[in-house]
Amino acid sequence: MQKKELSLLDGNSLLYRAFYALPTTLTKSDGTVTNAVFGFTRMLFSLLEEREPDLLGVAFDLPAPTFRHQEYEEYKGNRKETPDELKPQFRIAKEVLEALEVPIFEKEGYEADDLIGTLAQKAEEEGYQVTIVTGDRDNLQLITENIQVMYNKRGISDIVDYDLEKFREEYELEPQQLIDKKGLMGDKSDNIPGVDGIGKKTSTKLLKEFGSLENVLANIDQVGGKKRKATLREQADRAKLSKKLAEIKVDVPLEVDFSELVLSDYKNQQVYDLFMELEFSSLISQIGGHQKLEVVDYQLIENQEELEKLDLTKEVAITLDLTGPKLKQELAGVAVATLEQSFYCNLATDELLNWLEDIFTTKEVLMVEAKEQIRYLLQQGIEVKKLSFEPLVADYLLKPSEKEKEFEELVTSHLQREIEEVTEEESLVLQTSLLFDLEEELVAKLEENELLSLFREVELPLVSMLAQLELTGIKVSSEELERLSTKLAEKIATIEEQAFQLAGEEFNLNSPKQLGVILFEKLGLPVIKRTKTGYSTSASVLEKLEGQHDIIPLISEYRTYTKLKSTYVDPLSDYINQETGRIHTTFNQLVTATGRLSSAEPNLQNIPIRTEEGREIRQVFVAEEGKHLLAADYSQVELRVLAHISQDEGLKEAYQQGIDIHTKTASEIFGLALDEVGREERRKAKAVNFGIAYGISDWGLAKRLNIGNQEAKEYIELYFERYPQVKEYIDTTIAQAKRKGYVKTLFDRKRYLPQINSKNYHQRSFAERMAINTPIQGTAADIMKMAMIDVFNLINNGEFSSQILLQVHDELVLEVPTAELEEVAQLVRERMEQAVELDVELEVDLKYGANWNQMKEIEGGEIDVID
DNA sequence: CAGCAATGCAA
DNA sequence: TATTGCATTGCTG
Repeated sequence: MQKKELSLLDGNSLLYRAFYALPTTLTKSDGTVTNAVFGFTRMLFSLLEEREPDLLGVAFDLPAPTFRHQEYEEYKGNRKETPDELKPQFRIAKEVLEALEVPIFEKEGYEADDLIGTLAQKAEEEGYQVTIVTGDRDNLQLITENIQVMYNKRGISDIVDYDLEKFREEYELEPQQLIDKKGLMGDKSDNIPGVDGIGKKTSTKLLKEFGSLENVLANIDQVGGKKRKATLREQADRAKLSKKLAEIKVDVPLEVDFSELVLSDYKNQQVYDLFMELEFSSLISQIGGHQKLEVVDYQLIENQEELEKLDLTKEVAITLDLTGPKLKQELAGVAVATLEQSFYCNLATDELLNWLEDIFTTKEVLMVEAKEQIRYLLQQGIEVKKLSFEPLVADYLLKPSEKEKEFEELVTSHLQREIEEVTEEESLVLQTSLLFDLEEELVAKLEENELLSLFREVELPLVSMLAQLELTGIKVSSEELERLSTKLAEKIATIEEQAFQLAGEEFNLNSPKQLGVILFEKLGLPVIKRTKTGYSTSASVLEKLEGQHDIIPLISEYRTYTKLKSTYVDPLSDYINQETGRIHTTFNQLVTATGRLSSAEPNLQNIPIRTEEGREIRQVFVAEEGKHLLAADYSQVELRVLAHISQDEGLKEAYQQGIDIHTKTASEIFGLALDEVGREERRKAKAVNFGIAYGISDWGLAKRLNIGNQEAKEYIELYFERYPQVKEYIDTTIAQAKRKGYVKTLFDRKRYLPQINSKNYHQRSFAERMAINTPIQGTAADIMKMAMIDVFNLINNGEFSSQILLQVHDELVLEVPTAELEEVAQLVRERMEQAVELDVELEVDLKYGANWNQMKEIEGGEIDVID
């Protein structure tokens, strides 16, 4: 018969590991840090899944001094105190173990190690196979044929399994000799002294020769080296003491009945409740929700007659069973649900589409992952008249900082239920029918949080719009891409050659590590800044080294061109859809914490513009024959939003009088008349204006402007003097955030900031900056979303053939038939400027052109003369 | 091959 | 030790 397996965990060392492996931002909503408990529990669960032990126990240290401290006062004397954020987590971890019904071992005067050693040896005698799980290498001394150690090297998943063979291979010793080794070499982390001058290598050598510490000491004569002989004689007692300290006890007086360590069914209600309280939702799905869902009864519809006979309520939930990659999906079937009944229709695509067209024009529809499905429908020529609910979007509004969730997680967290593992068809039907329950629950929560109108009037309509944007895509000239790629390749090759020449050797210019060696070691340039892993070679560092060596400008140029080629030019070709000749990015509505959209695969929101070389990339984005690209961007929305929400007189006045805001700020800070403000003052003022919206610090501003801290500090102080209501806004917003735990945009979008009351300065400051920035950035995002909806409706209702292609935070890019350019341009401006009414006017600049690079201004817009 | 660090592009 | 993102290359385990 196979031996039963016992797993013994060292609770202390594992909690420490988990604490340092996971960010302390992992908290409950009330700010209680739970990172270590979470990591520990996850380690425990993966152990249970992978090893499936029959028995389980966890050992902890107790704060009381142990026999080791009595023997040697300095034992562990160099240990830092347990971090404040970790301390309370021991209690919580024990609560988790209690809920899981896992036995806990603690004994005054002994460390967790000793308990584990004793238990392991007893268990071995009784015929068990033992696995010790720990973050402490000392335990390796316990290894035998039947006892192995899973050593958590770092993080929470970097685990090395040591059995006898592996240990011998690595240490070239027997496990018990590890104690002798510690006796000789000591252990810094536990403040065990060992013998001076003996380290890893020597200790192994000596033990291989003499077998044990005692034998080494008994044969000091035979030890090589005069000095070493002397030290060993002198420090023999110290060595013996060190060995004693390092030896894990295996004779702790413990009464154990191993049968009591049998693992219970830990997937119980108590555990579920505790995990809910700790907000461990991902772990909840691992143990299964507390209420298993019955598989829904549903009717299978296999012919068109049955389908058409269906009598559905006004609100239906629908899930299209789509397979295949984006824009090439196929429809395998449709799951349909009303409050009372559910169906799965498995028919030919054409028949399904016919029916869907009718449904989507006459019903209000609940959908999950709606954007993907709507995009498919639009591709088939079907419009969605009313999307009435989408749970992922609702959940995002409630908790925008959390990572995007799966449908199953919503069911667990909002309905406290779990989806049974069933066939794909069944789960699709179940999912569809659950949309009604989720709607009830989530709409109530949105209502409570005053988020319902943002949900219904902004986010839901946006879903269909984004589907349309993605489907439309933007035309890209592959010839132009090709040309750019060749041009860049040539430049790069030349630069590379010159750089190698100057360096006197070939190396990988892309490797900051190799580059660092060349610059700072070989060429002896001064080190400006260091990173965690070595020298920094960032653009700002290179800028400071400019002039010191001819290779520096070459490296900067190399960086610029390879960046452009490898990030923008070359990858773009792969994204061109062969059928449409266009690039169809994915707009994500559920990513950012502030309410902005994001774009990926490819990211079309970070195409270069600031430098001429980069800007050329925009040339590849073109309008179709007979059309133009129209770019409409808000002029300084965020600062205008700041003017509105802070109600600052000076700021508002500037906008009301149409004064360039950076010039105005410059005149205030530098005490100049408006017409005396020069280029440099305006540049600095611009940085200050931006900085304010990001929750400025003097240090940050100094770095950005390459000026002294004192100077930066003065600018900030002067700014607040001249715009006092802005200062007031910042103070009251932070105070409010501390009181309520969240901040809101002008349109009630919410963001929780659990770290705002943290005792950790860095975390707290970071949360404070978020508190300042989120209402500004978020309100701007709200405005743009509303504007998009207005522009979209305008185009649809006005029977224009123009299309929105992209949104770049404060800019919309449209493709407009030349015939309607004038009219659409003016209407877009109007809609965007009137999207919301603020105390300062919104201003939109318009440009048009055959491509996204060379564009001409359309009258009226403010011309930014200087920058 | 996954995940992290360094770097850099946009608003 | 300025906000929000996405993506690249190098490098490590």
